[in-house]
Amino acid sequence: MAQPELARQQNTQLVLAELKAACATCNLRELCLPAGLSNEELDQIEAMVNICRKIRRGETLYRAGEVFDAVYAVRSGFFKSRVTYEDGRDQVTGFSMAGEILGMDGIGQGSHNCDAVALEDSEVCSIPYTRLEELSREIDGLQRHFHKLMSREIVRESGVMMLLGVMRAEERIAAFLLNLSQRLNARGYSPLEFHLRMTREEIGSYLGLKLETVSRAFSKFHKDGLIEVEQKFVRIRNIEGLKQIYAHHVN
Amino acid sequence: MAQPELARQQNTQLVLAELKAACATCNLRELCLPAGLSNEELDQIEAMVNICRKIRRGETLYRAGEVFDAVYAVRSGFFKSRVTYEDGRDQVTGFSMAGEILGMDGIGQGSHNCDAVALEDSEVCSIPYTRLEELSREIDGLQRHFHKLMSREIVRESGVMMLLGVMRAEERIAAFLLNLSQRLNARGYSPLEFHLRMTREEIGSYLGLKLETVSRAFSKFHKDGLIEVEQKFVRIRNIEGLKQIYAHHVN
DNA sequence: CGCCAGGTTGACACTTTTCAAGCCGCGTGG
DNA sequence: CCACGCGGCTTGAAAAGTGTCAACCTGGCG
Repeated sequence: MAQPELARQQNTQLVLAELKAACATCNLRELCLPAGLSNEELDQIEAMVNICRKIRRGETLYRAGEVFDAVYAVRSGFFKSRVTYEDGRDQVTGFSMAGEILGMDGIGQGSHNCDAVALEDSEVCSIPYTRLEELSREIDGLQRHFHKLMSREIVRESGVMMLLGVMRAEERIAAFLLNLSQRLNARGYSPLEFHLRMTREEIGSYLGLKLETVSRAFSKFHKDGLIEVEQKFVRIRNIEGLKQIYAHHVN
Repeated sequence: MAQPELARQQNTQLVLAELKAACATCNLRELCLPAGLSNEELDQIEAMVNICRKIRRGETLYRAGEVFDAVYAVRSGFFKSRVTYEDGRDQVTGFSMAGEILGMDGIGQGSHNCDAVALEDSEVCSIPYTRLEELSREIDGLQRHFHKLMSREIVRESGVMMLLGVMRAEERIAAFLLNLSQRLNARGYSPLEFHLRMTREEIGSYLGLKLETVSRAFSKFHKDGLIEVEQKFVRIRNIEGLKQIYAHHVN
């Protein structure tokens, strides 16, 4: 037992060394970090971001109940956040792509509130929370930036409440597709053609719908010439049409 | 004219003086502030919390789109937060009672994301955000406490997503009543008898239901001996029964 | 090659909404 | 002081939307 464990530790250290000093050249920097940092501040931040963990598809970054000690910046890949309910029912509460921050739900109670599951092989930067607190006191742009990220998460969730509370099935799905499209676009990918990383069931869970309803809506949108769908591949053919559905399309 | 005006000013100063230095003796202190502050730190915080605004029933504390410059601690009264959608549909995204913090949605984009409307005559402590940022750097417990409050708001909202996404009407309403009951209890009020500050329509909006559905659920609960309802007055007669409904009561 | 997860589609059931009617309590104005 | 109006609430019946169940298809992988 002792030998492999030692080997694993050494290997971990190696990985650590390789992945230092990434922030300065990271093309997601503008999403994670405030603008206008000095070189010195950037050095401090890079020293804080101390691990780049790889998470395989299907594995969890953290689970509900685990001790919270870090937030994570998604470097590559795709995650879902999932809350499980006492009686076994669960719900997907969000999807996270590169440049987004995961784990802020854990600060309040010191343990995570949800599972973060990789939907494809992914990499994350780990940011120990106590270091983040300290550094926030020294670099004032960092404090404000972190507050903004948390606040945006609050706003994002109230947008989802809107989805779930007032929209009907097709509106929810149009809104979902448009949101994905817009986020991909912001990252330099095509806003009109993309692969869904999640199953129909996961989309449904997120939107408060059953997978059959999701499937039917996709079929309907296809019939109406709004999109093409082939398995997980989606092409948006009429984005204005989608927007009309999203904006309370009354038949 | 001069006389009463002068008197009013003096009176105002008196009120301000009275309302300064309130945190130290505020019985909601443990909700707003971290534990273990020194007297000096408390003085600094009291200097930051600079106004106690009164908001009449029906008036707004802030509106969506207004410039964000402060967060608010509810000192007394009751608020709803409401997001209005482009096409006019709106949704209640939360209810806030004494000791809770409002306005953190505004940090991310520098303007408020929702309206905060008083459901009864209320008082709030106003906490200018830039001062809060500065002080967070000096008093480390304060920074962490503020992060916790924001994080809890994130967790609260994902709880609401659960309500909206996976529960059926009666479960949602049982959960709503139990949540109110628990929060009132934490503030020293009876957990079994209380007045609803909001209408059926507002409850419905919050829970993604129509007011008729809310009304029917109340009637059903009454018929089953779980609660008594008379207009806005609610008495819980069988809290375990409510919890069973909430926890996926199948039939 | 066959299995299996994931997806699609149809028929039917159930929940919730919609529409409508009427009640109650409260504040206002005659 | 009473009549009135009105917002808020309750209840019923019918309609609409979504879920449930079941059959079948497809593509990827062992």
